[in-house]
Amino acid sequence: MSVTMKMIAKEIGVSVATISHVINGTKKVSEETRRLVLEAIERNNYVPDMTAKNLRRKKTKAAALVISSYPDNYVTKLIHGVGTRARELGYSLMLVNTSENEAYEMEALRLLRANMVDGIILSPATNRIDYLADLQRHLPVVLVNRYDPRFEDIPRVTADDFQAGYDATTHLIQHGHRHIGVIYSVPHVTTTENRLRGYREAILRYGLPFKESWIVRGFGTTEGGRLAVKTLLQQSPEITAIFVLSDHMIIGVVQELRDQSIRIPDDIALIGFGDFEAAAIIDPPLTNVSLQPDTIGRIAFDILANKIVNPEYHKHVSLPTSLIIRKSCGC
Amino acid sequence: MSVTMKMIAKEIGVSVATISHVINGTKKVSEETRRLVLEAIERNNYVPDMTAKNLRRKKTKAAALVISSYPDNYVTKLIHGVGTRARELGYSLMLVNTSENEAYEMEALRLLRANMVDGIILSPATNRIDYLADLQRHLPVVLVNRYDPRFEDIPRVTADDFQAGYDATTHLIQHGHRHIGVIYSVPHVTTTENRLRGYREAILRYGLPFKESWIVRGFGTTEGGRLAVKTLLQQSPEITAIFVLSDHMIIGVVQELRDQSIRIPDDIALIGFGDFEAAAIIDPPLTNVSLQPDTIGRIAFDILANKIVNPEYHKHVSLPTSLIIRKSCGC
DNA sequence: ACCCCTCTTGACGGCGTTTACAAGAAAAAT
DNA sequence: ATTTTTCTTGTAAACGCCGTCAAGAGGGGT
Repeated sequence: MSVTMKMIAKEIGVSVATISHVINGTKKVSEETRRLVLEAIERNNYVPDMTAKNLRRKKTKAAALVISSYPDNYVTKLIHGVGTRARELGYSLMLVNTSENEAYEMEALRLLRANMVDGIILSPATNRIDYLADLQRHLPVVLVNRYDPRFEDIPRVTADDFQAGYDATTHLIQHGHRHIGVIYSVPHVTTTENRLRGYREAILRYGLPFKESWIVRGFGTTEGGRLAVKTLLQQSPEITAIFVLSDHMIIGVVQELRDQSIRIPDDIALIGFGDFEAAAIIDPPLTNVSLQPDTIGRIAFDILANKIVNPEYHKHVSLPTSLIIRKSCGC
Repeated sequence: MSVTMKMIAKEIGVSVATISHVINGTKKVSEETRRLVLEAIERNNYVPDMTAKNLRRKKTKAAALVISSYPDNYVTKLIHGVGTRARELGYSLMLVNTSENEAYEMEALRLLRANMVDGIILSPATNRIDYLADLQRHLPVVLVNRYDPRFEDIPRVTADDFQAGYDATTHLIQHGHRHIGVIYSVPHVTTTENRLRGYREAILRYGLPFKESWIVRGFGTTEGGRLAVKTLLQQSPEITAIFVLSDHMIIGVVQELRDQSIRIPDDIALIGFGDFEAAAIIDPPLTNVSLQPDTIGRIAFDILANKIVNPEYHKHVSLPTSLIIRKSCGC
């Protein structure tokens, strides 16, 4: 079928070793044989078999990006950042989406452990990532966004979720809101938890009241956003502002408020989370927390690449977030 | 480092062949040795080396998705569709983004040819995909969206771009528009060309005038959208409706029109292209053509999977599009 | 003793990479 | 001029790990 090194070797009467050396520049080869080899390669359209190469080298020059959440704007840009940096550094990228499903995640990681890739960038489905300790012994891992606080020695790149939650809440408080609701989607992950911590901290700092029922969980889709805000307003009509932690949900939230003729921001102020070009032209333009997912992706891959070369390499990066103030928060 | 089959074999005193048979179920193994083997595998946390397996089997159970465009909503959903179906069928997915860069694309495909994957789903950077004929002889290829009309024997899955362009334009015409502009971003690809053909066909059908200057190319970003619409309105102020072929651009178009205090749809009607949840809550809600990228992805992978098993397999799929009428087109 | 099953095995193959070594030429030393 | 040393260039063979196949071993039945 496909042409192999051996065939090239036979054709021009040199050994396979020589060909390998020409290709990889691992040894000096005379200009003449070199030319001979290159011509034969060109003529036969020869491409060295990656699989064989990988087997021998024990390297694949590939990395995996394992993502759990449904691809919203955030994830898309993360993928783009990782992918771009991977290509720049000569790596291929394997993409695994586990749909917030732990079983899939385990399966995927098990597969990846089998020398399929040189390293993994992981955004886990849950906080309790016990298997990480083991996995990490076999393969460099870098976490993005979500992590397990018990494993401090696994590199990670995150947005400063605590600060983001704190800033957004503070902003609302400073504009007179006293009863601020939160809608989130994925429980038991550090992203959500840290943002909520920031939210609570801000409330505490300003000595404001707080009720558990102001925090509502919903399914992370447009429809989930609708339902969540409906629930929230029913059980806590005192709410005057809502902080929505998910990209997709905020669309549903806006739709539902509009359907109920609740004005934004006059009746309910809104702050969203995530990166989202369209936010600027929504009615009203959406105030939201920007997270730089592209940059997170790039940095994560850089760290991974370093760790592949030097397993001792270790680094935590927490990127600043910024509150992009538009109209939906009423200021 | 990592534990191999040989080590397991030695540990429990069976041959590697037996272990292989247990793992792959290729031959009957007595219940007792079977248990013995499985226990040893479990105990040692053994995972068969994929690379070696791939080399031997001449299969990788992986496919590549090579995309050229910047990840907008459309691409994101396409990736999701392909990825989901891939996992369902037991394949890993390699993602390559070539950023509309032909050189990257060539390089990536060359790499992929080296037995890295069993097949490729490709959305090429350009129409002129001469190398495809050759590539296809080595590896199953399925095209999505974009294709080369000269190669009818390469399977492809596309949206019915012609019909989409025709429908959108017709809709505008039926609502009284006589001077309809188009903003597109990527030239020389069938998607753009077919949509434009549909646009022209509709104009022709209704016996309307047509000027080349109504069709404007812009860079496929938000900023590109701004510039394009500015140019378009300057050189052709008679325009009363615009049909925007790119996801990202339409955001810029809306922004620019708003900045210039041009009302949508009263002064300029707008129809967008692509899938885009936020469209519903933009001011005004955006009428747009929906393309089902998720479905395109799934089908493309199905076809690829079939073609991997049976290289003769061949199929073209053209999916219907639908015009989702909201407010921006003025009806 | 022979045949027939069932289970297990040893050895080979797949395709590059790498290492240790050989052969020949050139340079240096005698 | 001859021997020794040093390079240069090229090679054969081992290696990585698993899958497969033909053949062997062991057990039971007749």
